[in-house]
Amino acid sequence: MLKGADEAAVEQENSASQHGEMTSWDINDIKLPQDVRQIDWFQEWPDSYVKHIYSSEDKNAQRHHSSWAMRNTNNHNSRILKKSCLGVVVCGNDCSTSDGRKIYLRPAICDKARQKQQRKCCPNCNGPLKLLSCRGHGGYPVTNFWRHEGQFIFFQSKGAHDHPRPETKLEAEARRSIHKAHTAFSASSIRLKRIQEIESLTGAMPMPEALPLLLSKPDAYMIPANFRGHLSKSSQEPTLSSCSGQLLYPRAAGEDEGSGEALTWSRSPSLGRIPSAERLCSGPAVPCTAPSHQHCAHFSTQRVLPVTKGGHVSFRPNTGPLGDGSCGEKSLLTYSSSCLSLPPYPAPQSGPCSRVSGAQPHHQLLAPLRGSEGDMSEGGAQVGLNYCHNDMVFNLYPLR
DNA sequence: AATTGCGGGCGCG
DNA sequence: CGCGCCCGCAATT
Repeated sequence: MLKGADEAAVEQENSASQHGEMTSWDINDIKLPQDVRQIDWFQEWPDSYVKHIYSSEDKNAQRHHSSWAMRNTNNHNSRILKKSCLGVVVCGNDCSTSDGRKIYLRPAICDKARQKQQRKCCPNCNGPLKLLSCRGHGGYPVTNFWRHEGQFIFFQSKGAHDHPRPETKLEAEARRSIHKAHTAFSASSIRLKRIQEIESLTGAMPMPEALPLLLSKPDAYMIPANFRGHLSKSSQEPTLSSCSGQLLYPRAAGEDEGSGEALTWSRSPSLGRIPSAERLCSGPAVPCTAPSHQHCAHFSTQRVLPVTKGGHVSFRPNTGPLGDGSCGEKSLLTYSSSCLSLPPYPAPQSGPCSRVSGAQPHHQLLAPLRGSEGDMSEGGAQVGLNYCHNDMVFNLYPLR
């Protein structure tokens, strides 16, 4: 990443966790700070040498998620989980999609799957794929460290990614399922004719895989973060942002919410493109790049914890839909589904984002998409989520 | 079929 | 000793 931006990024990120008190801890310290007053909102794209303190209730933190493709690394230390970056898979021909975007696929985490992946072809031009390794940490991959300590999860990142962002996990999954759907479709006897018909009607027809995915422009990871942040925090990256909001405190919601938060995001090092599935759920594909979307963005990078006398953090599991550690997923899903089941609105501002933000102070209150796969039994929500999924699968072409 | 975490083991500086 | 990395295993998803 760029130097200047980098430094700003570091500064800003640090301020997220530091804010006066703890700047000084290192993941390897024997004792980590106990008097944490501010915990951070989950960061999907941690970059540079940043540290974050998450709530131990934060699902994404619990799962050690990242939108970077991080694989487990054995550091022979069971107390500190270490992961290293796999980089990004690009097109060997350096092709661009019709709208000028580059191919930035998410490297498979599993070695075997990754090897298989590299034998596949570019979804856009059918050329060879190439794995762009991460060398952002002294020539070696960026490393992330996770450590659970009491009611917090400490995160530390070492190195600055020297490559574009890959698809998020959800994007990759969405692409896979779309691909699957497509191949299934292709398998039917009618299909060839159909496709040809469609092609002749629409002119050039992109590979189905090319749709969701790679909407990254060459400079994609330079787009203002608030934009991305907003979107991913809202509808699309439920997996990553999902339950983070459960510990939301009124104060954080009220104060950190507004312009200040937006500012925080805009200065955030998180730069990137917009998760595709998000687009799929929130409206017509392209609009995500619409500037107006930025207004939807207001995410807090951190949460201010009510600290009781003695510096003890009262971790009252928030009331409301987010309640207990179980994440109040059902309720969340209600929001999620209301978001996801919305018909694609042409007007971004009135789309799922604002609707959701209207219902809840933070987009992170949204439930994980995965909820639709598993722990979901509420009919309504299920329907909503399925709707979304179907929407994704079947409305893709129209979107183009 | 992939992801995730764990841990043994090896080589390097 | 720290680090990067390979490998296989097991539990989940």
